[in-house]
Amino acid sequence: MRIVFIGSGEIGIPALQWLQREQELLAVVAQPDKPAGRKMTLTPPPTKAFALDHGIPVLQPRRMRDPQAIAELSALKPEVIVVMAYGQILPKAVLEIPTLACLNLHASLLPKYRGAAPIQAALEAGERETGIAVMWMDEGLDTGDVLLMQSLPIRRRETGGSLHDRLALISPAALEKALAQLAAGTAPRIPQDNAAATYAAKLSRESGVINWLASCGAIDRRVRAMNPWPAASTSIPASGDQPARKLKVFSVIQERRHAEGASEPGVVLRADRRGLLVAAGEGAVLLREVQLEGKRRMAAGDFLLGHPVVPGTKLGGL
RNA sequence: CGCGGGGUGGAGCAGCCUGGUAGCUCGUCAGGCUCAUAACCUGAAGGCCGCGGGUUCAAAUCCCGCCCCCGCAA
Repeated sequence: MRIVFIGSGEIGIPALQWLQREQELLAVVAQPDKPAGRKMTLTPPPTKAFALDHGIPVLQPRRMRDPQAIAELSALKPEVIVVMAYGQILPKAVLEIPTLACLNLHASLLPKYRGAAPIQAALEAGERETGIAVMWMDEGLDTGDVLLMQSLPIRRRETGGSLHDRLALISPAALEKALAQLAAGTAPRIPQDNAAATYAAKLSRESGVINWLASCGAIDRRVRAMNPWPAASTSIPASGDQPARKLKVFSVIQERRHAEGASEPGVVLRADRRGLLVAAGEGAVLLREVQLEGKRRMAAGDFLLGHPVVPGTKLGGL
């Protein structure tokens, strides 16, 4: 089929790769290059880099509403437009371009977790499974009718990164199935139950700040959801000539046994080679892998060798 | 010119400002102690102090250039 892929994020790469191999891929539409990295150099989105490597035409309109962008897209006469992690709302004029369908791949089991950060939201909520939804796009934010969904169990020690990667990998299969049904004329339109819908707002640094009043389970879920980005964080209070510093937390182990109220939440109960044991609102968590600002990521035991933290220190609250 | 921190035995750090014997915590190895241990004691090995140049009687330390890692920002 004649297909245009619209997407910017890394998560779309496997699906894009599959399209490039198995379909008539006409063009890739991606967000404009943006300054990124420490040098703030202009960096192309991953999908654009892929397209350039494979000689696929790339379109990078500033705004998808731009009449010229719409005209260029129309000229390609796609049968299907596939959208995944683009980062812009598509206007009605674009949705109407393809002759067969404008499909969106979304990384959640809709109607749950519509929006920008569905993977992390599902993890933090403690869901046991999530998946990829293929839907018929409409003008709303992830509100279109569902064509099919492919679920994926969430593993015990899953992180945002690992789940992101696994969802990316099952995307081609979901897309293949959807396109086959579309070609056969058997693709269903299953309306979403709007009453059951939830939204997953875009992540920011604050999303990762650890609330020590939460239970050890909730803290563990947040830490895993935010790993590797934006990463859960707390802070080491100032001591001596050292100012307070931010500490990213990449993995913790729940310690349910610690009696409630035994210590104020956020207080370090023990610090040894096993890591930092910190009191939570309920239970405690053992910080296993951390990163001090300016330093590299390391095992908490290693961190303590060079940055001793005395028990009783209260974390958080810069 | 976006802002900032850092590169020192295997790991994590101090020392640099105010040049002059390479330090701390841990690991490793050998021995000891203990019913036993991630415990304790004794001893040992292991470092072109990121790379290149400069200043100096003398550079981890001061000056210039480069490479790499990280935080902020995206």
